Amino acid sequence: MFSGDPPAADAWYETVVGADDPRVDVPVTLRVRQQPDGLVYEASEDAEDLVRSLIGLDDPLEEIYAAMPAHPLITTAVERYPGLRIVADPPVACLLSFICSAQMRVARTYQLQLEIAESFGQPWGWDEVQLMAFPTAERLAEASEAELRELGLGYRAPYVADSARMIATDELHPADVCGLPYEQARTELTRFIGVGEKVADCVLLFALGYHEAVPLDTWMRKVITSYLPDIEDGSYTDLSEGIRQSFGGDIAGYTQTHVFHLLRQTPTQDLPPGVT
DNA sequence: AGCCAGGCAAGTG
DNA sequence: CACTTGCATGGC
Repeated sequence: MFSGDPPAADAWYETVVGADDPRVDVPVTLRVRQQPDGLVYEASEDAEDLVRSLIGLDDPLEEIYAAMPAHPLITTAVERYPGLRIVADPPVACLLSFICSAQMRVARTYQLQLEIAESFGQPWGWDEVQLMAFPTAERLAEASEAELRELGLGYRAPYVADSARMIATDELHPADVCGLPYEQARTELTRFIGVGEKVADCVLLFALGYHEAVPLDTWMRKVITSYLPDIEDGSYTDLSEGIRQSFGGDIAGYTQTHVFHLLRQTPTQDLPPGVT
C-alpha cells in the first residue's frame, strides 16, 4: 500500500488488493515475505501474475541498472539495495495515502493508512489472515471531515474527503491519466484536491507505471543542492526535468527510490562526499 | 520549547 | 509566473 519503511526481515507483508477498485471483481488478500531461498507468498486466489505485477518482479533490473548514470551516490545506493523494485500500488489507495503524507513522517503516514482501513475499510482474508482493506473512494466520500480529523489527519482531512468524492462521482479517477505523456499526466493529477506536483509524481511512479517520475521531496531537493549543483534552482517543472536527466531519463524514478532510501537510512557523514 | 516531517492551497505582486 | 503565508499533528 503506502511505501512505508521496510518490514523486519522474515516478517510477512500483508495487504488486500482490489477492494478499492470497482474494476476488480474479487479482491485478493495476500501476504508476501522474503526468505533466504526466495520470495514466498500466500493468497486467497490464484494470484501469481498479480503478485509479480504488484512488486515489479518482471521489471528488467539489469537494463535499469545499466541506464543509471555512474554517479557515486547512485552507485552506492544500488550496491546497498540489490533487488529493490518499484511497486505498482492500487491507484486510489496510493493517491489518498500520499495526500495524507504531506508534511508527515513516513512511519506516521503508514500508521494512518492502517487506521483509515480499520475505521472505514472492509474485512477480507481467510482463516489465518484477517485484514482490513483500504476503503473504497465511495466509502470515504461518505465519511465526514470531522470523522477524518479524529484520526489525526489535520488539515488534510478535507483534501482526502474532496478527492474521494471526485473519484466516487467519476469526476476524475487517478488511473484515467494513464496513456497521457508524463508531464501532462502530472498536471492532470493536480486537479485532485490536496495533490500538488510532488504527490502527483508519487502516484505516477508508485501506482501508474511512470518510471520516469521523480517525486521532488525535501530529500531530492537536498540531493540537488549537494550533489547536482548544475541543475539550476527554479520551478518544479525545471528541477524535475533536470533531475530526470541526471537520474537516467526513462528509469529516473527507479534511481530516485534507491537514492531516497540511501539518504533516509545513512548518516550524512557516511554518504559519498557532495559539493557542500 | 522549538523544529521538522516524502507539501499544498490560496492570496498577492 | 514567482513568491509568501497559514495550516494540524506528533515525535524528538
